[in-house]
Amino acid sequence: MLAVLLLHHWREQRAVVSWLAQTYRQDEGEEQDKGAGRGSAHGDLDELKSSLVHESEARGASSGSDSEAERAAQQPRESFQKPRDYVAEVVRRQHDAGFFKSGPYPAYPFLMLPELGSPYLPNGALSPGGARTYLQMKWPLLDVPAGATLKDSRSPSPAHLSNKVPVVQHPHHVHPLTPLLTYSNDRFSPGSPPAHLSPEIDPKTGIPRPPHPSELSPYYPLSPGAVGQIPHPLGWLVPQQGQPVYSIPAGGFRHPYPALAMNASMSSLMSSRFSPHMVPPPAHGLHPSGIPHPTIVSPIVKQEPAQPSVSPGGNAKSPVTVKKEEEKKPHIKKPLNAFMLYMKEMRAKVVAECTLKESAAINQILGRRWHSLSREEQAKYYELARKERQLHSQLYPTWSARDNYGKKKKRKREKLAQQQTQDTESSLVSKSKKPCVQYLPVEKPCDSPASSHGSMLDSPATPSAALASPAAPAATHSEQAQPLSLTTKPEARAQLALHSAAFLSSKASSSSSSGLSSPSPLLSRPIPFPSVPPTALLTSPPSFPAALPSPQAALAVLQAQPLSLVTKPAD
DNA sequence: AAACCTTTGAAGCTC
DNA sequence: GAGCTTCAAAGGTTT
Repeated sequence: MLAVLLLHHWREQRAVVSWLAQTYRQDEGEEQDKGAGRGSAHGDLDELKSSLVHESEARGASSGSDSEAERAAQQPRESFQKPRDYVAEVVRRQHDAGFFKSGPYPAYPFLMLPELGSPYLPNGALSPGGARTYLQMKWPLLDVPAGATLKDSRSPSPAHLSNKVPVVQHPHHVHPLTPLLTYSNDRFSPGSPPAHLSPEIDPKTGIPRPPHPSELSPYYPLSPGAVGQIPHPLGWLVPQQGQPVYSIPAGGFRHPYPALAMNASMSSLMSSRFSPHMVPPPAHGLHPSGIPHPTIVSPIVKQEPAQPSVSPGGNAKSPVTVKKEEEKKPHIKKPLNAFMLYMKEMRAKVVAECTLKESAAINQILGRRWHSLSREEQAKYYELARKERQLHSQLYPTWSARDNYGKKKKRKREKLAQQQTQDTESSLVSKSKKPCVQYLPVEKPCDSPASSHGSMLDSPATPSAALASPAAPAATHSEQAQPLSLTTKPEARAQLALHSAAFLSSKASSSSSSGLSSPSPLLSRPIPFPSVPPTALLTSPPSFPAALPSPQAALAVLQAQPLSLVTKPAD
């Protein structure tokens, strides 16, 4: 009985082997003249064939042996020193076998197009300098000198540094066409990409094909229902979560602003990004790109297509009507300032470095790191912010920050009003509105200012040179007028500064031997950039605070100037 | 569910 | 013009 079963099984396997061999011969016959390149696959097939025969023949002797498939799976594993090598090889083989018709990142179909200058290396890693290449790519209309953006290789590229983020997925390090590509939350979807998103392989034939310009529009995997969040044009600053700077609800797509005078590059960007609300949507619907400006956030009230657009010079309307119309106006957010841009870029990195997740704490760290940045690094963000404002103003000429003023309901107002009344009654010491929550323990490891991107603290030689640089003039008038930048929350600042002073003190003592100590957060006092008109940034180097002679002197200054008393005396 | 917290900077508002 | 307030992002926390 057993022999009969074995014989039957053997015959079945022979049939399988025969079929495989036939298939193989056919395949071989078809592609015989195609030359090499399939050795691996053929070898695998040979191996399988022989192993099947071998197994069937030997089955009688070793019925309990592992399956050949398992052994075959184990064999290569042993030949790789690292599991990831094995995985990579498996992926490669699968790719060679045609299992993967496209790259793993469906929304980056162009990553495989070398002629487009992708900053990514063939293995998916970001090429050196890629992080900075973004600038010239991301601001085609803003005449960012490429050289200026390519210089700084020190700045981190947070997302790909984060262990949470796949290397090639950083929106920061985007392809020049990223504005046309990444307006989707699905861009990091690990799932199979839509066939039309694969520029390499024809979904029908499986034959590699060149990208076609006509296929550009669908690069945004923006199905109407899938488009909820649109990444900011500075998407590279959105390191890991793929979160947009400005959220855009579905249905928020409008046509670009036609009245805006713009050059070609502006037009191209506009077509993909911007959609001012002041202009009624055209009858034909969306621009081919269908991409609105990220700063537009439709109000909660749904957009009604049939609703007539707001006529600026319309008839007098009742306050209720005006209010309704105002509510229906898409919410155009403020352009991000330099620090906000910096935060967006660095947040993920800080989060990765620390266990902290509270934004308040993260922001404290980022605030310190911001001050520890070198002038050049800050200048980069100021410039970005300036361009962002410029672009914003061009796109929304009628928009004003006033439009968003008072839109946010805040309990804080009541609190503040209440506290102010209390403040008038209480002394300065008891003036503290609330116990300053020190989210950030002073000695926390991640508390130290920027560490990996050339921060002043970590590069002792840099700060002195930077501060003593001729390009660093003495403190400006505005700086002198606002020496400690204590504007709104003196207590918190004071506490933070005092912690910084302690930090500085320890730093100074520890580095006194070298005589060249790093500036601490204490030195991160108001950098007079804000006082420099945006236009001035174009022509004149940024003005930075004058260097303090030494940390000790800085500490002395700090001690001599009780922070909360300097610019914000008690009412 | 919405505001708060926390940061810096830009802009609006008030006096 | 000085000084104050609001908002921009973020996400856990608080109300």
